[in-house]
This record gives sequence, C-alpha cells and structure tokens, in this order.
Amino acid sequence: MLSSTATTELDPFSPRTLALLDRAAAFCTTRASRLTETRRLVLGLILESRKPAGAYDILDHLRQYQRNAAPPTVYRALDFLLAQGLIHRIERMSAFIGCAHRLDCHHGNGCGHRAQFLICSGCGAVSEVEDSEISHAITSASRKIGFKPQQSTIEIEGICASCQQADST
Amino acid sequence: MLSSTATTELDPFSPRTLALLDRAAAFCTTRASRLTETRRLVLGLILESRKPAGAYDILDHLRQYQRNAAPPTVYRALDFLLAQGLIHRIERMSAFIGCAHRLDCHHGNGCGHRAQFLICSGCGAVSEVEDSEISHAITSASRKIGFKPQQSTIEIEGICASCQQADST
DNA sequence: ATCTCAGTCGTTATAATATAACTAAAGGCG
DNA sequence: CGCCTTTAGTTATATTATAACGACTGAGAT
Ligand SMILES: [Zn+2]
Ligand SMILES: [Zn+2]
Ligand SMILES: [Zn+2]
Ligand SMILES: [Zn+2]
Repeated sequence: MLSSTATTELDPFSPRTLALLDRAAAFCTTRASRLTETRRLVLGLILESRKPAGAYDILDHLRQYQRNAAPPTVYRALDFLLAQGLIHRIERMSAFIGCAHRLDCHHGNGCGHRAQFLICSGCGAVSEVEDSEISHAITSASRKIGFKPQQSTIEIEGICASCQQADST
Repeated sequence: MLSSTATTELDPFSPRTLALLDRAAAFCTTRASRLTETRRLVLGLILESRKPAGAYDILDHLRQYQRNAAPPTVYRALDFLLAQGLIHRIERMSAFIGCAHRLDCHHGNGCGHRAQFLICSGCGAVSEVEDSEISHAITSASRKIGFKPQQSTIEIEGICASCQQADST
C-alpha cells in the first residue's frame, strides 16, 4: 500500500515529502506540540503513499527504521497527527492520508477546514476537496431538524478523471 | 446497545418492528429475494435497537434464539440486508441501522435514495435524512474535478435537538 | 423420482483493526 | 538536582470481519 521510493536508511523520504515534513515541523512549533521522530516517520510514510495507508501497512514500513515498533507506536502517532489536523482518517478504508490543506495550501497555517474526500474505486487514489456548497448544505440540512453539526465524514466513492480516460481507451 | 423489550422467546419483537418486518418481507417478495428466518431475526434486532447495532451486539442477542449462531451467521445476514437496501452501515461506528426510507416512507418501495446520517454524540441516536441540496452539492463538486460519483458516505456528528434541550435545563 | 445446481447455513479457524494497562525513559522547569 | 508531564516500550487483549469447507435445502430439469 505504501510506495517504496525510500532512498537511504537514514533519510527515506522524497524531496517533496521532506518539504512537507518541514512545514509540519514548523506548524507544530507554532502550536507548541512536538513532532517527535516517530511521529515524523509515520507522517512521512503516509505522505509517501499514493493511496491511504493502513495502520499496519505503516507499521510494516516503520519497522525498517524502528525495529521494536508495535501497534501502539503507530496508533499513538496517528492520534497525535489527527489531533494536529496533519492527517485525516478515511472511515470507509480504515486508512489515513495527509491533509492537503494543512500542508499544501497557501492560506497560512492553522485555519480549520471542512474537507470532503473523493475515493476512486479504480485506482484507489483519494483526493481531498473543500467545497463550501457541500458544507453549507450540510449546515442548513442539519438546522432544519434542530441538529447542531460539529464534525462531518464526507466520503464519495466513484471514478476519477484519469481512470475514466483509461477506461474509454 | 440493543434494547431489551423482547416479549416472548418465540416472537421477540415489538408491534412496530413486526409491522416493519412485514413490509420487509413484502419488499423481498417483489425482488424474488428470500428473507429467511435468520435474516428476519437480524433485521428485527436492528430495528428494535434505538442506536446503531454492532455486529457482535446483534450476535449476542441472536444467540437467544439460535444457540449456534456465529460471526458468519450475522455477517451473512448483514450482507444480504445491505444488498437489499434494508439497512445501512454507519462507517464511523462500524454499526448498522434500519433504512428509514425503505421501510417507513410512503413513496413506494424500491426507489433508490441517497441518504445522510446525523449522529448525536450525546445520546448516540442516528437519524437518516435525504437532503437533495446535499446530494446536488456533492454531484456538482464532483463534476468540477471530473470525478464520477457513485456512492457516498455522509455522516454528520453533532448534538440532536433533544440533547440540546436536555443540556440547557 | 432423482439429479443437479444455486443458494443458504453450520462450523472452525484466522485475518485485520484497535486499545488497555503497566513500566520506563525523556524532556521541561523550578 | 528533583519534580512533573509527556512520550515511548512492551505485553496482552479487545473488537471487527472474513476464509474455507462441508452439509442441507428447495426449485426446476431430465
Ligand atoms: Zn485536510
Ligand atoms: Zn482512479
Ligand atoms: Zn436509507
Ligand atoms: Zn442526542
């Protein structure tokens, strides 16, 4: 599930991932939270994966760098990363992806967001979008019945643009 | 997790549930699918529960009526009921609820629908709604990036109306 | 009537995901 | 340093879900 583009034992990540990890480190500094080595490795492994990474996939890869890693090692790191908003959990897949918004956008760090996820059943890729129309519709539908929404899971399964092209050839 | 309003060993369900089971049986007849005794029991147990029922909760209760029920017994019944659209799986809870639309509405049986679920973090109740604004927003957001949506998981966690009242007293 | 095939179910074992509980080490701070 | 909080190691276990295989059942076909 995780791609294997590791270069060295000591610094396994691609330049892109390293840049994102630097952003994550800076972000954690501003929040006075600690991106420890284990947490950084877990985030890096998630960012390297082109598909959502399962906890035990992450564990397998983590063990290349920390021999004695165990399930709690990974789940604690995941809990931390979720709490910081650096990753998302995809419920339908029991798997985790990096937050595109937190690490990739140019709106500045720390702004909250309400994301939706488009899951391609062809290639398994998941893309994160932030559509205000969906968010508003959810808020308004909730209000209609007196429900006070706090957190949403929006996961849309279907076929991504590139898989549609691949099919039509 | 399941309420215990069973009346007799042989016919454990409330009048309301019995009526819904009758509808389910009629619905299955129209589709030439078989609502067997085990499947009927599992659906009944789900309908009796005021909260989403986990597979192993269902199993515990099912064993009162079928001593040798095992996990596959329940999961097979759940697979069938999901395929018929008689229940939904709530991903965030790994649990199952009856489909309000299929069994309760007056639009006639067999019409598909795109439901959303409001999960109360106070009382654990889940209500199913069908909001076209949300559905349209999802379709339109998907189209914007060339994604072809097929199936959505929309789960909104928050506080239901009655829990809000309870808090404010 | 019996054959056969698909669908259903019983049974056992195991896979996959996640957490509890306790101990030890590490880091911030007076 | 000594104290306290956070983080991590370790073992065991809980929770959710499926694989695999054989037996039974019931509806048509021969
Ligand atoms: Zn995000
Ligand atoms: Zn795709
Ligand atoms: Zn429904
Ligand atoms: Zn409530």
